[in-house]
Amino acid sequence: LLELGKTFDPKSAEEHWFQRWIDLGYFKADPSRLGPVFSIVIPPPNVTGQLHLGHALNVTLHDVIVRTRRMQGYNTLWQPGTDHAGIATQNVVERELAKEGKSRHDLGREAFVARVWQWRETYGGRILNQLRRLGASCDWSRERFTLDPGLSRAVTEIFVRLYREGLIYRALSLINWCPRCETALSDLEVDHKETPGYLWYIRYPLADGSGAVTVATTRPETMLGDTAVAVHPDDLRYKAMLGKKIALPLIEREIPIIADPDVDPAFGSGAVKITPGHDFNDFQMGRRHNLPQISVMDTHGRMNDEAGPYRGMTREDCRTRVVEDLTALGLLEKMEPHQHAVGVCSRCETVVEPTLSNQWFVRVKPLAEEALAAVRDGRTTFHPKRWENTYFSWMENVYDWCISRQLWWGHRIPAYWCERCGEMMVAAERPATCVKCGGGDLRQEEDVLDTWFSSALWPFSTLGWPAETPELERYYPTSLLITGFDIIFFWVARMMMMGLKCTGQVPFRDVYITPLVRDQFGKKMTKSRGNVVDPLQIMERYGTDAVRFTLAQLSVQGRDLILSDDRLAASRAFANKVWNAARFVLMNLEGAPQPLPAPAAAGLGLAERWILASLDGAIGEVSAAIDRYEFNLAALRAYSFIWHEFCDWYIELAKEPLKQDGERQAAARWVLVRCFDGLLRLLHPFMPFITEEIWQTLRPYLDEPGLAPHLAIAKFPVPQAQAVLGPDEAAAMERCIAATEAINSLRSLLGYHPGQRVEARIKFLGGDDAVAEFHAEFERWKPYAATMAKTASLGLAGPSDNTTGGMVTAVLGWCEVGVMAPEGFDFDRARSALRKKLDEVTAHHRQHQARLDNPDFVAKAAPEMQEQMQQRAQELAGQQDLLRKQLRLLEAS
RNA sequence: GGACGCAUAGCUCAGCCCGGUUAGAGCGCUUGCCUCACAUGCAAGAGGUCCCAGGUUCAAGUCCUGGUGCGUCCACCA
Repeated sequence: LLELGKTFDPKSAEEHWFQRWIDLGYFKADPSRLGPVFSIVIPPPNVTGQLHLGHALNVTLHDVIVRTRRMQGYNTLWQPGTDHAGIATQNVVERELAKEGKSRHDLGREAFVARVWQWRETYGGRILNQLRRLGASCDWSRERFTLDPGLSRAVTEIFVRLYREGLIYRALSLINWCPRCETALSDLEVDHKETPGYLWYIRYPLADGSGAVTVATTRPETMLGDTAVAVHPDDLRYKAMLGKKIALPLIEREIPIIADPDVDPAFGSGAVKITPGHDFNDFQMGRRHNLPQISVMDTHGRMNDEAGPYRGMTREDCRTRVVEDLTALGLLEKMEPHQHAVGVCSRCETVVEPTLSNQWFVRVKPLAEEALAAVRDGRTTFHPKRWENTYFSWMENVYDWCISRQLWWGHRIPAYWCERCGEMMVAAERPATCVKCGGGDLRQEEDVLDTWFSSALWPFSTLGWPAETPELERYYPTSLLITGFDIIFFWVARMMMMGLKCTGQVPFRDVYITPLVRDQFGKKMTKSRGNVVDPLQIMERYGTDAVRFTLAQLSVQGRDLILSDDRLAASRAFANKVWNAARFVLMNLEGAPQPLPAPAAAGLGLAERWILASLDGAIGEVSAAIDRYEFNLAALRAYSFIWHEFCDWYIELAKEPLKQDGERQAAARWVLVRCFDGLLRLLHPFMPFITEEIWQTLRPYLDEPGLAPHLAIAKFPVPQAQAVLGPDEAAAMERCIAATEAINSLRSLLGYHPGQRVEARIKFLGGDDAVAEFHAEFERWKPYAATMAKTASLGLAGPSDNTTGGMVTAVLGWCEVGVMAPEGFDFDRARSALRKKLDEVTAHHRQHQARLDNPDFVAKAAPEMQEQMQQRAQELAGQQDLLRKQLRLLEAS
């Protein structure tokens, strides 16, 4: 006989069961298996990643749905893996090298990349191990990495395809440049930070000496790259100057004054300096007017030869010097404090420099159209739905995506140049010779691709695309994507575009956007705030099951998630409750046959049928909630069934029959096991470890054809088709519970010790015709109420009996409940309780009556509603009368 | 500058889509209990102008409009 210890030991259970599940191959996906499919890909964490609460939440929700679907018999695939995370990983290894006093340039490209691979071999699995500790039931045999040969082939393939279709191109353009990372960035990798600065007003003299124009700028140092000054065409102040030249101070160059309607005459001086080489607006305007583009900085953000005397200075130093020099020349008119948003590198916070550079781009618009349509027509649906607006607004306004990065760690762009004739070739395989001149000396593009380029292919590249694998055939499109809103643009949108482009199908049918995890003060968890909670630590403290349950329980759609110790402790207490209920059940199975024979339906008492019906209700509601991705409701419903229905009521009611021998005992045992089995299966997706541990001890008693050896692959429960509990019986149990609660409330009011037995009486208030029926019903639940309310005697009062002889009473809608007062009881307490109740009832009665007296209500409200109100008002009036009567009696005594 | 979200008990949140029982839960608090599964527990109790102002309706925590407060995202106006 298996036994359960006094307390649950999460740690050993977690290690033990996870290993068993893996060893037995339960999480392995088999594309050849028939049946409905559920597939999902993990958002690949960065190889450099450390488990944080966002991951923990994400993985928990994945696992809840994956385990549910697996148990429901779906052919289930949860695809795991990691992302090579270009900049992040390269930075980590570069920092490591820096400690040795070296840079990546000391090693050279090949050796550096080898070093990063080495780092990845050593540390890259860490994050996945952490996910495993959470119980993630991925098919770990299918782990993928975005730089794996297979996935790299997919990257090359799609790159070449898009290039040939003209959707990828190479061009000299203004891009976001991080001078610290020394690479181009996409728009998305630039954060905008509100920064206090100045607006400098600089006087630009006209070349013919006939005056000057004052321009306002936040970046005086870029004047060295100015190629025009622009004013609004209708601005009378400047009309006469149009076409004239300006002698650009500090750097001897003449630039034109041009007119452009984009200039806002009301801002600054109404004249704006145009620097196409260092400003996105100016770049656009420069193109319209065919202005030259001058780059005045190098890749480190230092001034270059074009900056003349300022060559070699940093951007910041140059700004200071330029302002000083202008002041000295008397050309600085004034400076005003000015708040503006400065673009910074999302990786290192360095101020981004818009820079002219040769880069590779994806033409996004044509791809976006299909991706927009797919969500509009419902091929893919977001949950909650409102995130679709976010998706739409971004998709509708996309610019071309800069995909080249000047890094070493990543997918090297498959473009080759002929060293002899300069011809460029884009091809999946390195060409042997130049297609144009036949030269054999080819040089591959140095740049690598944006990490998100390969991430965009994840849902199908992991399944073997472009090969037509059984996996791709079976599991694509995937069923669901679970991720945070912060990467809707980075990842979700791009997967949609690439998925549709490459496969003609959406990559996933549903997208569930998780809430954002915050600390107990409601603040976003960030490293800089220092409020990051380490999930591994709380898993140590509360147990993984409790952490998972808490996260699921707090996953409300469309809201942030605030994790608090209180909630975690409550979940741990819940795990403990389940554990102890299991101990109770097992303890009472001693000597029972294995498996337990099912009792005859007639052998089941009211309580047995009631709890079985409740279980079915809970099963239905939990399943439905999971189907709707309402994880919080699913968790809460399971919780309330287990604690408040099964433990609070059925376990207590089972104690008596369990003490008997024979049929009643056998029936109670069977019901206990059946319910427990059902609730463990229901709870397993949320709390896999404790449920498996308990289920193993229960398993020998189960009688099910083809019973699974482990809960992880057991069948998810479904409600029984035939109702086991009639509506009259359900109502009977409701009355039993209500009467019990009323008696307990009176016990407490009367100051009885919890263990003390009391005299109690119930007086039915229904009509005379219903009395006999009620008496029959009462006989059925009387023992339950007697047990739960610890009565010495529980009787019925006749219609004319006065319940109040020495008793204190409470009034329910359908009955009066009386409990004998102990000797020397101070009736003042009872009187004030009665008065309070009377006040409440009176207030409500008045509300109802007012409504009934309203002629509009009578004229317009639905007849059923009126009848309902009528009834309720009558009931309340009746209660009022009784309460008044009792109050009088009490006052008399 | 646009857009979105949230506001219900001391705290953290359900309920609102689809208007109608005396608005719920967990934690915390108060009172009494180590009652033979569980003190990580049991029983009882206190605690709520459902942010404000209008509107729609016979009826509003629930629907609409405006406001306030908090939070978030997007944005190449110097």
